[in-house]
Amino acid sequence: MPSATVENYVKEILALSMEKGKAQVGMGEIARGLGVAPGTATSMTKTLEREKLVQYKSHKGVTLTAKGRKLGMGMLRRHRILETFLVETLGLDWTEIHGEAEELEHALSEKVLDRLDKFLGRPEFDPHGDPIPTKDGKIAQSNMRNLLECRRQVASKVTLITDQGVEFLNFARRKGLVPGASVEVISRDLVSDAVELRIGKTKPFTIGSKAARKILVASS
Amino acid sequence: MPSATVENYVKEILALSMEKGKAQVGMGEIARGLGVAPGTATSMTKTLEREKLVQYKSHKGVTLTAKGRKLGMGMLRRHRILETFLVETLGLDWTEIHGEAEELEHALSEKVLDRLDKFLGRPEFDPHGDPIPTKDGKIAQSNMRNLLECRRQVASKVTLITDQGVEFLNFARRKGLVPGASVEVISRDLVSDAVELRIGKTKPFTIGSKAARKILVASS
DNA sequence: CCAATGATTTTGAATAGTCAAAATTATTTC
DNA sequence: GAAATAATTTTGACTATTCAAAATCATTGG
Repeated sequence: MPSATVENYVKEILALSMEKGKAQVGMGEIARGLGVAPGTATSMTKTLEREKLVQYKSHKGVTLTAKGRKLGMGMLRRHRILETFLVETLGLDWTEIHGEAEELEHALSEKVLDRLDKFLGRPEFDPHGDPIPTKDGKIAQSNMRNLLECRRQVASKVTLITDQGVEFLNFARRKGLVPGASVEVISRDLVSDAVELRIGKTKPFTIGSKAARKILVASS
Repeated sequence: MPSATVENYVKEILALSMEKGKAQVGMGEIARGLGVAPGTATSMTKTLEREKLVQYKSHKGVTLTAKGRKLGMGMLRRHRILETFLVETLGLDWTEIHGEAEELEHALSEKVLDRLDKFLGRPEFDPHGDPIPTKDGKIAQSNMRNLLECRRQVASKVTLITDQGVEFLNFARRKGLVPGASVEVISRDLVSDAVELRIGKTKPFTIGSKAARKILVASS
């Protein structure tokens, strides 16, 4: 069994490589991402290599092996299923679930994970709208971004509303945020928690980040 | 935050002291219970003392402080709520849940624990029939034992059937295992998984350990 | 092409938890 | 009450993970 630390390193490397679209990840990024000193990342990386989870090129960076990618995807799956459970079943707010899932994901057996998945009805997306990897480590490579992550000043097409509640769906329809609609993010301000939008050529309006996160748009 | 290791030691000390009915617990018992060398128990005990979780008398043993007892009860609560969840909600078998709960209990925040408790309808007993401590660390000091734990060759009164399913309750009624009945465990054989019983002065019969565990009797 | 800057690696040390085996202390038994 | 036995404590060592700071390597602007 890999230790929780090993799992976290692999998860971070996977996340960074997906984020960048490049397989190779540098020590600095890992260290920053995990909140650890650079030297620690280097030495831990060597441990990962010994366990054949990554391939390491000194002064270049690390790349996950097939085994590493599998472990990483497994962690992502655990994490997202847990987040879904925390929100859907226990009614926690999506702002507070990340840290909780972070702890629990290392303590969850394969069996309990599968039962949880079944109990939740084999969800495809977590509460943030991120796709949940399948058991064999494949991720539905949806090129969707939510309105907090997508490019600004460029029109995109609404593709998915992740909050299926009546209330939110009604709100979205009133605003014209329906699948197929053309939407452009004009500006985002994290302090005031506001996202300014325009549907097609209509008058701009503002919604909160909580709502913006639930609207996914296509982004090539 | 106490480490998972600290939590396990405190839990073990609490379990042993309750089991024996004596507050003070020896190093050997702890070491055996936790599957660790005796010297390890001694040194860890000193760590617990530094954190004011136990009071340690060299060559005598340890006693939990109020703080230690509170932590221990908290762990017992976590453990039993988790077991209840694993059985009631995810449908795992009670034979496989102990180890699972053992892992998860260290990763569960106070908040998630409370939500889980609420979701389960604030249960008072776990699937084994053990009482779940309240949030302030009080345990319903029921002097109940199940038929696997109670003294043999002595008549006791049936007080609780922990499996509330129709099927099991019908089975129990047919056998005369109803609250108030006088029952005596004649013999127990773990290999054949059999428990031989007699109700009052009637003819003895045999039931399996799974069933025996669901029947609680008063035991002073 | 070479000095400055930034990233990475090495080194030496710390902490938590563990073990085996030797030393010590308690408890029984006669 | 002394010898035998059992339990406990001490000692020295090991692993995993971490840090700070020094040393080294890589890149890039002039």
